[in-house]
Amino acid sequence: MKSSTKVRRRGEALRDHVLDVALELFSVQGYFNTSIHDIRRTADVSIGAIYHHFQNKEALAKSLYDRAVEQIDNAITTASAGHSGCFARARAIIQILFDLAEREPQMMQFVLLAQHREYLPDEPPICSSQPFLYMRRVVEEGIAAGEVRKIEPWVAASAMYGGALRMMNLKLDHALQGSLADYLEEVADCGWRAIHA
Amino acid sequence: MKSSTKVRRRGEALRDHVLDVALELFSVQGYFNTSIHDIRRTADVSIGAIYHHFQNKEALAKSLYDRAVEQIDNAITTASAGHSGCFARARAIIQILFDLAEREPQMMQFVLLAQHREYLPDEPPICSSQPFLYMRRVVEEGIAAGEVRKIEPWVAASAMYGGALRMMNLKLDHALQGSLADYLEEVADCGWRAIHA
DNA sequence: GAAAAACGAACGAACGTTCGGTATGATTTC
DNA sequence: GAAATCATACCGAACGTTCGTTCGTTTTTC
Repeated sequence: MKSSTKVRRRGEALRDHVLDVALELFSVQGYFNTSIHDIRRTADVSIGAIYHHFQNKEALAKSLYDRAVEQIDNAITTASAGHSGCFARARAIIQILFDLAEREPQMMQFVLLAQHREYLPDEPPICSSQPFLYMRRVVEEGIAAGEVRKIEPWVAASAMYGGALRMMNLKLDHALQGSLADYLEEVADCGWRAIHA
Repeated sequence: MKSSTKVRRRGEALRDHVLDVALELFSVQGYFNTSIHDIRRTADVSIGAIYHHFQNKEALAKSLYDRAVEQIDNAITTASAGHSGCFARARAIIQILFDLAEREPQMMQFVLLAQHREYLPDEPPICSSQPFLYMRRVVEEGIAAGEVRKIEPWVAASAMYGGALRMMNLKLDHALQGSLADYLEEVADCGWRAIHA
């Protein structure tokens, strides 16, 4: 009987626990299909504790979103820092994204697949968030360095990463069997063939 | 005073009008942010009329979804029918998709960006619907014909169309200025470079 | 013993849906 | 061809439920 051991969480630990539970529920059944009372029950905390840490439901989702975007951003910049050249850096980014999609599918589903505008009306679209800006900059620097053909930067970035993002969508939608890691080389290669000089 | 002319819709015309209004509202503010009462008010019909034509809110969304997927499917098969060879057919598909994204942004937003699983729980993911199956088959036939390199079909399809789908996302999220049509050649070319033999 | 954190019953608003009724137009009856 | 009949389409007040949130109280911490 594992549930008999009562974990008494307080302060920051309770707050983090609520965020974890919320991510779990949001990613499985969606924001609007998840009530505060659902979160309260699953997290085994009180309504009051939730509202002590978050102003309202939307603010809770915003905290979750910020935490996830920051995690992706850190992973991407760290991964690409150890490489030079457009291809090596882009490949490292795709690798870390594939890795995150398998290790933290709920977080990636929440960030990549959810339509945040429906419940975070003031949030800009995900494609203009830090991680995506950084990814595009890698390609733009490749163009400037002459490694990448002179094409419209938006087109180049979409071509370089579009296949990889699509594969992640397929994986997160369970349309794709097997591990994303198995496809990494082919996917990165395809992206590079599309844009290299 | 345009609203003084009362349009009296009945039967099929009323049903279609409700679907049009629902698409408008769903695509702008989302399924869960749109109430039946919102649709009633905007469409200027009665609650009873809506429930006469649709079993419930979910069935309404399902009708809308089916109508949209069928429209895309027709467009794609028609467009590619006039061409032979993997590249020409894939390019024609991308062209018609870009065209639809500009002519019917609400419909494309509803189909491509919305998370249907949240309100159509029994619906398979969009990536396994007819249009996407057809798109992948075009690439698979390209592999069989030796036009396309021998790579994993999922990877090949993602590489061929991933950039285009990404550009459509950017456009529908208003991150991209200008017309999609302007990018057609570069996008199709990038996709083809990624996979051609 | 004061401040911060957690608690949970209770509230009002909004939602999807129901259902008894009315309007409409085609079909049948005389 | 007028009246009666009938099925279908439409109407909208009302209902029960669920939701996000509030707030007075209790517990914990230092």
